[in-house]
Amino acid sequence: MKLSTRSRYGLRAMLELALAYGTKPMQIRMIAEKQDISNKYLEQLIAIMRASGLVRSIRGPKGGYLLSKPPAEIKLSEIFTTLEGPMVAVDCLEHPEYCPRCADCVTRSIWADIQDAMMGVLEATTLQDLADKASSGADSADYRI
Amino acid sequence: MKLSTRSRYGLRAMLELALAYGTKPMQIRMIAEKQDISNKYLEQLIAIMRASGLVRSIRGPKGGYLLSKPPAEIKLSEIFTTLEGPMVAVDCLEHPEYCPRCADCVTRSIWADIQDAMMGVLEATTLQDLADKASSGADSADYRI
DNA sequence: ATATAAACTACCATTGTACTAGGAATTTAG
DNA sequence: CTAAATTCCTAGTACAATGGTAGTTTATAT
Repeated sequence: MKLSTRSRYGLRAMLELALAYGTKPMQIRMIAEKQDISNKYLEQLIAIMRASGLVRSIRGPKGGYLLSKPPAEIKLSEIFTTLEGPMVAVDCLEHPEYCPRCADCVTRSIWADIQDAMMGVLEATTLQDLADKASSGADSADYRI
Repeated sequence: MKLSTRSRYGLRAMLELALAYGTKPMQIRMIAEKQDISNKYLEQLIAIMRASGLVRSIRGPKGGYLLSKPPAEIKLSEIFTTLEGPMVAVDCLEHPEYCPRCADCVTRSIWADIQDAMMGVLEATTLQDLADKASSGADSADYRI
């Protein structure tokens, strides 16, 4: 099981915006360069996050993107579910009617446990937490994967 | 993010074998019928688990499949990683050399946390645990998803 | 022998991933 | 007013994974 580039690139881009928060808008090109991500591809990922309201944009020269709220108010779970889709391991977690025996299905409860475990981590961490860690260690906002 | 049918079908098949453990071999057709899974597709999934040593097979009439060890000794993590591949959220968790800044990469540590959270659940549960739960509740080894 | 069942091999349609390409719309600076 | 910078939008594309189907071969209990 692998995370797609969507969440990986997306989180890195958001962290970049978090580090620039309160200064000036940051352009796609700048983010893509710093993070070594395809310009055009990142454009699409950010569009998804703009649609969900996580970031806002300013057009024209000197434009770019900004977090739409302070990093401390953005939980990683928001970013993750925006990019990766609703984090449901199996459909019957959301739609119990799909399966006549959901109530006492033992495999279902395992998938639910897994999902809760993952979301627990993502709910407990904000962009601010990441930004703090990143700026404490050298210039470590700089990674490849 | 979704689990593939591989782990879902696979776990259900293994649970079926766990419930039959100690009696007689169970045929693919029987499992597929009980669980409403495509016969031929399940054949492939079980082949993977046979290759990994989780089940053994007996050919010919009255043949079928058996768990190769008692259900209490089979952790869900074994089944999961067999079917879903090594559960690494991102490559640099396994290959730190991919990224020059792994040591202080803050996003990497998040993926590591998520992975640990998931594996925690899967490591803590055995097929026996599931079988116990399943046989306590009516005939609830019977689900669709 | 024969029927049963696994084992193996090959194919296929659909979807998702990770991009690339090109241009249109908007805004700022000069 | 114009030119440049930037976002916004739509489309296409190569590749791999997913979720199967189909047919043949091999082993074995009776």
